[in-house]
Amino acid sequence: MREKVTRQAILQISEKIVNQEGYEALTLARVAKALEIKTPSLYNHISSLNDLRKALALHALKQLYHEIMTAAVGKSGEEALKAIGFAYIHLMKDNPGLYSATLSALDPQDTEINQMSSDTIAIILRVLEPYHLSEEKAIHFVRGLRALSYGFSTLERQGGFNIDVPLNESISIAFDIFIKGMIATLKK
Amino acid sequence: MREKVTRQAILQISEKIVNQEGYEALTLARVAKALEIKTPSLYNHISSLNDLRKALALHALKQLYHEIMTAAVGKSGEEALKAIGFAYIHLMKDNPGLYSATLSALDPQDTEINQMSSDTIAIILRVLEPYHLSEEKAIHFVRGLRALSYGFSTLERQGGFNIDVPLNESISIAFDIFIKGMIATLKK
DNA sequence: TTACAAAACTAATGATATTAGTTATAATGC
DNA sequence: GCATTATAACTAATATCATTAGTTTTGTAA
Repeated sequence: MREKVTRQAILQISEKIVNQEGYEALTLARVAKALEIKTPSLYNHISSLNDLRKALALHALKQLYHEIMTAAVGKSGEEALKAIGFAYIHLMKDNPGLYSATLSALDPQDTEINQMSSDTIAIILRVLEPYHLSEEKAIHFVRGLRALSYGFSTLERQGGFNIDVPLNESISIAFDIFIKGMIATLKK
Repeated sequence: MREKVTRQAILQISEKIVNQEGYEALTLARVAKALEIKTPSLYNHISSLNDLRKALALHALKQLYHEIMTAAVGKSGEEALKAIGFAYIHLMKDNPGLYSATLSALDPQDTEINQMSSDTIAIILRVLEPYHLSEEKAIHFVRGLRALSYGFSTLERQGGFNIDVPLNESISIAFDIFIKGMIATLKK
């Protein structure tokens, strides 16, 4: 007896497939098989494979938003910023398929995806508020944090580094230095 | 009259295709058409599409090595490190297809690719030598620089940011802060 | 219970990668 | 120059995809 097939169910099984079998394994044939239906039946719920990919990317960004929000709640300042960075990196590490999905969100015009990105960045901006940065300074700050988060996620995925020096330590050091450094440039 | 078909020629046309038409456009059919031969003839030079992808990734890493080497020559210390970061980011910006190729180099076991990565990292290590860092410190330093380079490349590709605040400015600030910060932790 | 909408299905088409087997081309040895 | 051989092209075939069209089934609402 199979589950009811809905757009949500398709997204759920897609997430499982990309995380367990890699992003390239996401085919309509694979999804249909998992749902025990024939491939064309999927078109009752999605409009194309690209549509599914975009939906999956959006799904990933929503999870990201939630994780980051959760990580930042109850914290402030440097602690909050670092926690946000770690939340991003760890989510991407634990869900490699979602990582790929967000990266291959090719269409930079998609409204929903842009909205979700903006919402997530807004969390960081709220944490930065007490510092009363100029808009320009805030932009540089946010970009640096994003670059570190993206970059360490990529690094984590590539792997192949000395296990004796844990990556988390490198992440911690890099965020500390960047955050403290950025804040220091304000006090002068 | 068509060019002589060699593995090199295939790589060259592949590079052109991914940079101009996107990484997903790299198909054997597309390459064959560009070389004015039939698809199966490609198998005289490559063993599979995956083989081609891997070769392209290696090709990209070689260019990267060369660019980084060129950027660092004649410079030292902070200046050299920053130049290396910019060289990476700009190469990836100007060759988006190569960027994708290096990212989708899935196989972390590939000897040649690992060798090339190591060689490139060795350049950074050589620049760091005069600082007489502990091995651990040096590892954290290199990882941070790599994360910033990867991260800003991703950011650059995603685009969608305020053009009034140039990304290069953000990159410059982030590298300055990280590099100076790392060096400062040694003097204490 | 009938009418309609939603969601499944089959069948077909067109890309694509890949393999097997064949022919043409180029290089090499005499 | 010619025969041999290796290289690289080709055609033909198969399997896997996404996608569309048209049909049937299923479920819901009137």
